[in-house]
Amino acid sequence: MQPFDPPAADRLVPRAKGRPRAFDRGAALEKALGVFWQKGFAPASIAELCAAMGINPPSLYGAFGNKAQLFLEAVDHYERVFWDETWDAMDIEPDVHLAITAFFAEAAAILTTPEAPCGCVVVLGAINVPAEFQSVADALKALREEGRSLFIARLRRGVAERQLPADTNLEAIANTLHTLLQGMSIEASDGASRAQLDQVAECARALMPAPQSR
Amino acid sequence: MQPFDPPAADRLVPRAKGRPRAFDRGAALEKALGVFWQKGFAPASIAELCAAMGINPPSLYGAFGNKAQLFLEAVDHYERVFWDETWDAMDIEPDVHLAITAFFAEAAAILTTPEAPCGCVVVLGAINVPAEFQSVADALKALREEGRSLFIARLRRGVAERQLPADTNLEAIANTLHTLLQGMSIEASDGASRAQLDQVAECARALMPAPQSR
DNA sequence: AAATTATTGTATCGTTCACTACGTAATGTA
DNA sequence: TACATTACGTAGTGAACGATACAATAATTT
Repeated sequence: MQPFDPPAADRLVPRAKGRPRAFDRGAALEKALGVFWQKGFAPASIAELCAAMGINPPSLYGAFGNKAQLFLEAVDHYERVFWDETWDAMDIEPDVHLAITAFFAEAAAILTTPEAPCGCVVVLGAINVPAEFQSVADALKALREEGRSLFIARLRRGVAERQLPADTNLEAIANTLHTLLQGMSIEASDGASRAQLDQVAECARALMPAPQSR
Repeated sequence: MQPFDPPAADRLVPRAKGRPRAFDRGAALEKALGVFWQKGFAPASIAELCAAMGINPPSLYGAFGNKAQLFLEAVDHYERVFWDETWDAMDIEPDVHLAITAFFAEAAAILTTPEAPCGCVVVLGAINVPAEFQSVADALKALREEGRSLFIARLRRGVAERQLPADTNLEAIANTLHTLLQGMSIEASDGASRAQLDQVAECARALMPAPQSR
């Protein structure tokens, strides 16, 4: 996990005009993430968010805009802290089989982290949102699409580097890996244990074609 | 799909006391299912349900109890109409590999049905429900658990009938198939095409161990 | 015919929702 | 010191939510 990195405006500008903010914006954002993570976007009320963040509604709206923007900023923070390193590692690992294996092992750990063992907020956070917040659902759908693209790119490289057969159906396998990853979030929110998701991660390896014979 | 089978009280009792119901209870239930299916439990408001069902709130509550009971009855109807046959076929097919293959092919079709190509209402319908409706989430979680059990039972039979290696890790593979199935619902609600889910279904076969050599 | 029972449509009920108006407090700037 | 600017806490806003009270209506039962 990466340390929290507040927006530049929070530390670079020595002093702002007007009354200074009385709460830690980054800490409040993390508290909000905790609420969104465990309850999802719609059931997380402004009142509950404010209670967790230790502030009142006007402070929330002043610092984060509105509920949708707060949610998206919390999700962005979540991705950077919990997933960026894992996705990067998949690209750094030279062997595609090891890369995918390691990714799913780490995913099982993230999805069942003691902090919030309830799946991925990108996958589950904006399911069943009211129509007025459709933009939130669209934004998270776009984030999920990025995950699929990363799988495709990594498998394509595996083929290019002769670690996968030339006739590998890239999209099909990438889609399946992506589908499995999203299913793991539902399992986690249903209370699946770390060991249970580890089993699934182990099985994910079977989706990869055997290394190309020389 | 099976034809709609109304509760016995609707057809066996020739006449009930009091003013007779002025609408078709089964047809109204199917309309409600359509709304719940596309929007999920929480975003489907009583007002919208009533509009789709062609009735007023008092009729809804008189016939179905409350929103939670209406939803659970609609889900039960959904399962019977869309999934019972598919699960049964998995048990009827003698070969476990063919059984799993056929199941996932049919699942891809159901999840992208033109009627509501938005995934499985058992998987997605009760995600992110407010705490006051926790019982609804619990009920659907139990239904999902049944799916996992059916996979386990089918694979266990496959081992007993010597179609799978004796050392097959039943639970791990069944969990993974179940996880993949649930991920397919998210893909479908994200707009995945039938062809895309067919690819995933095809890849699911790779999760099964090769038939035991004699 | 009178009584009983259940369903109907209208018009709400109280609660919770996301969000904000407003006056006050705390800073930098002139 | 006066002013501009921003954040604060209190106390609400209108709207939407799930669920109902009520009187009228239509059926069976006595």
